[in-house]
Amino acid sequence: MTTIPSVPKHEWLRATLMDDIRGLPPHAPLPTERNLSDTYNVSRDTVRKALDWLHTSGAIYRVQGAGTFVAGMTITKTLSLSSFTRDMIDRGMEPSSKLLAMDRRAAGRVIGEQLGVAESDEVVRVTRVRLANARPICLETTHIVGALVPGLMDADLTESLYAILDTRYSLRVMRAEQIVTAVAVSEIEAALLAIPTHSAAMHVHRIGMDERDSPIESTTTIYRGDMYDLRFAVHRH
Amino acid sequence: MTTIPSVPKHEWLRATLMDDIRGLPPHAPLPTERNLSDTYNVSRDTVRKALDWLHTSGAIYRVQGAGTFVAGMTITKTLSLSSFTRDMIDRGMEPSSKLLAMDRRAAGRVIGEQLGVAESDEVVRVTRVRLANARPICLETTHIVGALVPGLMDADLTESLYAILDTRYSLRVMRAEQIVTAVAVSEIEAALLAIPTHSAAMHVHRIGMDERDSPIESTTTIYRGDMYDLRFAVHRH
DNA sequence: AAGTGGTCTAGACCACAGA
DNA sequence: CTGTGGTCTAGACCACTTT
Repeated sequence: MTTIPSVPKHEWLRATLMDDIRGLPPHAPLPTERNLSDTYNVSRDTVRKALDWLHTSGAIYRVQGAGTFVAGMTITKTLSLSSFTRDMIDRGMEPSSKLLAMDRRAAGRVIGEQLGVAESDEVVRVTRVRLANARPICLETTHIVGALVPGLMDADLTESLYAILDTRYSLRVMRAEQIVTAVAVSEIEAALLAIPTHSAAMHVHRIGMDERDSPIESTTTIYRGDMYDLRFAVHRH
Repeated sequence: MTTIPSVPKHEWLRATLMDDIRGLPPHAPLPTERNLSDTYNVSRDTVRKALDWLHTSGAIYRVQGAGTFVAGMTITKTLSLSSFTRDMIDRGMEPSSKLLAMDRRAAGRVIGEQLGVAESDEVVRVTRVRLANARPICLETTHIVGALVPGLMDADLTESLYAILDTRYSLRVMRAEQIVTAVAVSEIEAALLAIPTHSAAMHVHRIGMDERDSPIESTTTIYRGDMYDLRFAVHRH
């Protein structure tokens, strides 16, 4: 049993169990909590932390007095924070991007409020078409607080913006608030996404914040209704 | 300090803290974990359970070595399992329903598979227009395993179906899988929702299961794009 | 009766932030 | 350096399901 350093035990255990679960049929019983505790030489509380996560993700269900079982899962994801790049890889597709426009400009009232800066403060605006397996999936416009990202204009925006923010500026989006609505696409949007005008699309607005709750970016994404869906498991309590 | 019986301490503490938080400005510091532990006479682990939940909900953020703070929250909800009735009340609107149709029929292949019954098994189908403040918000078609709900045909379907399932049949939906897409409404849907044909709408398909992972209901809901949105906070890990 | 998950405790050590 | 949140432990009792 090789344990990877600097990773909390419950996270490692969670990943280990997730692998096991993939090889089991639905409703198969997992070892008991006390059993897992012995097997992996961790406390039962640590086992519970790992199982709690798997439960919230919808991968397992628990019955008091009976045991823990593999969920009859078709969806095993909770909605979590991931970039377009990561999202597409998870869906088994190859992501790419086409940069449409990029400039520095005054934030304006709306964006300024969202990002917690003055109207006149500078923001970087990046507009990209994002593709999966070379087919356009969505249109994405991101505003980033200018003071946080000096020199961003020179970066290669065909790769993951989140990756650039992390490696070049040590900015990591740890939390985000999202609002999802259904909209009909405009002529311009339709042309860029190669779909008919007024087609249905999913409009996602996200404000991404760092670990101290400071806004980093505000992004508006228009997803093709016929190419994208949102899947997740929810729970009572 | 009155403690309500039969409720786990961490749930009670969570609710108590949530009330406190509502009265505080963003970024205000919360008492330390050890402090809360003393104040409420619970272990630090119990305090952490409560704070963990508030953190996942997006109501607070934590900085190691510094403290716990009120989030600059505009959205403090995680996506959770709630009925239309509950959802609308949370949004400050008055929910109501109009029953369009209700019948018993063979499940068929698709619904049968979703509900884990044979094609020929009976399901109850309920179609309703759901309103908020007397304005139509969505069109909802629910299929329920017939064997689980004898006599449901006599029930008053203008009230919450989830409530009826719970009180009359002891069926509680504890987990659900959802798939959200954007669609253009058909002529019939448009008429029922009082919007133009081909308007954009949010299509939500949900399969609700009990605590043992047995499917109870399969529901398809068409939400007006101009009257409904999905709001939630997401986190890294 | 035996075994399971659900809750709770008191204490320990660590990594990190701030004065 | 002190205090904070992050992790982990060993043990206890409860509510519940199954035999």
